[in-house]
Amino acid sequence: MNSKPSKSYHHGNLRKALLEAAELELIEKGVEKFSLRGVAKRAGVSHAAPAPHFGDVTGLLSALASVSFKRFAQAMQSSSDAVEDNHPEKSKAKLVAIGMGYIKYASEHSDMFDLQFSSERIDPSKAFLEKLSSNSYDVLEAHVQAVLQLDDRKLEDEPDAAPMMWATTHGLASLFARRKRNGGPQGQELQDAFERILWRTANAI
Amino acid sequence: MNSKPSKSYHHGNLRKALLEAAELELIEKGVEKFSLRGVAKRAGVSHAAPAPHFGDVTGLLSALASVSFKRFAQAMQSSSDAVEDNHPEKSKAKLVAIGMGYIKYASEHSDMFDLQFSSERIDPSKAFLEKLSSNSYDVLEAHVQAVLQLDDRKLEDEPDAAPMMWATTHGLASLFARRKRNGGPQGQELQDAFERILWRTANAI
DNA sequence: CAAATATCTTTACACTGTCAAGTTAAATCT
DNA sequence: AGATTTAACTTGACAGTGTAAAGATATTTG
Repeated sequence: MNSKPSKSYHHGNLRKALLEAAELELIEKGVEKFSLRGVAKRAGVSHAAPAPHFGDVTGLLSALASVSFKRFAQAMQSSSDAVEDNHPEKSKAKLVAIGMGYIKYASEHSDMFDLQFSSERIDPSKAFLEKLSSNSYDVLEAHVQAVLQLDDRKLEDEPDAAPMMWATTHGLASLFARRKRNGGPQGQELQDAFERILWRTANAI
Repeated sequence: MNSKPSKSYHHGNLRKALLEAAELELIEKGVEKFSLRGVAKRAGVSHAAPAPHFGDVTGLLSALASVSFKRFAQAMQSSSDAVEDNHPEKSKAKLVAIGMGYIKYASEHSDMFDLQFSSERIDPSKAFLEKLSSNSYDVLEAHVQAVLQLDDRKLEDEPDAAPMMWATTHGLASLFARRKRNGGPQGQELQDAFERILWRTANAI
């Protein structure tokens, strides 16, 4: 009757609880001061309880990074979907929206974003992370392809287009995330500037 | 007579020795597993010896990051200087060279690069780091200015130009540094692609 | 209902950064 | 120059970390 694959147990569903506790720990302490024992304490279990579920701290953080990757791809996708169908430059607008979703996620969830892209405490070579990472890239690449098709070009003809768009977007996102971490300015003007830059880049591919 | 501000002492010049040991430690262990006691051991001193010179581990790593920032700006500058004076598109070629120097540094010294830009173990709000960081940016901005002047434009007229160039460059550099960390491909073709992308971006500002 | 298995706790260990109190050498001051 | 202050370094201690091993407990399996 209980159709969901419940790991029911002493605790009920510790794996999920640990992931939620880990996210809180990450937000409050940052990647560097993130502590496995702190997570266990938040979840109300002993410090060695996470081991059966995640192995070591890298395993837990990698699992958390995969949660983040899914939300990240989702954020890009829904940002793209929010572009109206009758937009005069629909394809490019969608590509820019992808970029803005990318940047918005980096700024609103800078800790999760940093965990994904620049933490040594995860293992990016884990298969599920490589898969999710390339999935995220594919979202952007698909939109680049749509833009190229406006001029009857293909991805194979323009192998630099998607990396260029990605690099600019990622650079802006890193810049924004760092700004936020260091308490720098992050107002609407900055967002507008980023959008203009993305437009320029979309027009240059 | 001894004109240099020698901190001569028991050890001779422990501050310098610690910085060199710290760089080795960083390269071998990575930012995350970098250990203050490991550095002290390398330098042949007790584990608390670094304290008088650097305070805590953040102080030592911040000092190391400032060493890296200086080399980084130097690498960009000399990469720009290597462009011949009679180059047909000298200004743009220099700007691209700046970017390639940026990327080359990130790829050849990925640990130091990551330390500068994405480690929580340094304190980027330290005055000397903010200074060096903005100095590095100024090198790039100055070259953007030179490119804009080709069309009688000014930095104030094009406030997005320098951030755009920086974002693309930084995005490519992060991508490259990560590739290297994860053992991905990093051949000449990739370098060529990056250079083409930088040219496109330089032409789009 | 017994046996096996997976989850969780407890205990232990090596390691970390940092603080406080000594020790030693260099610099400063009459 | 000799005493005193100051700075560099050592030693010892402490709380905290991750992880491995062994024991307890409940769930699943046979």
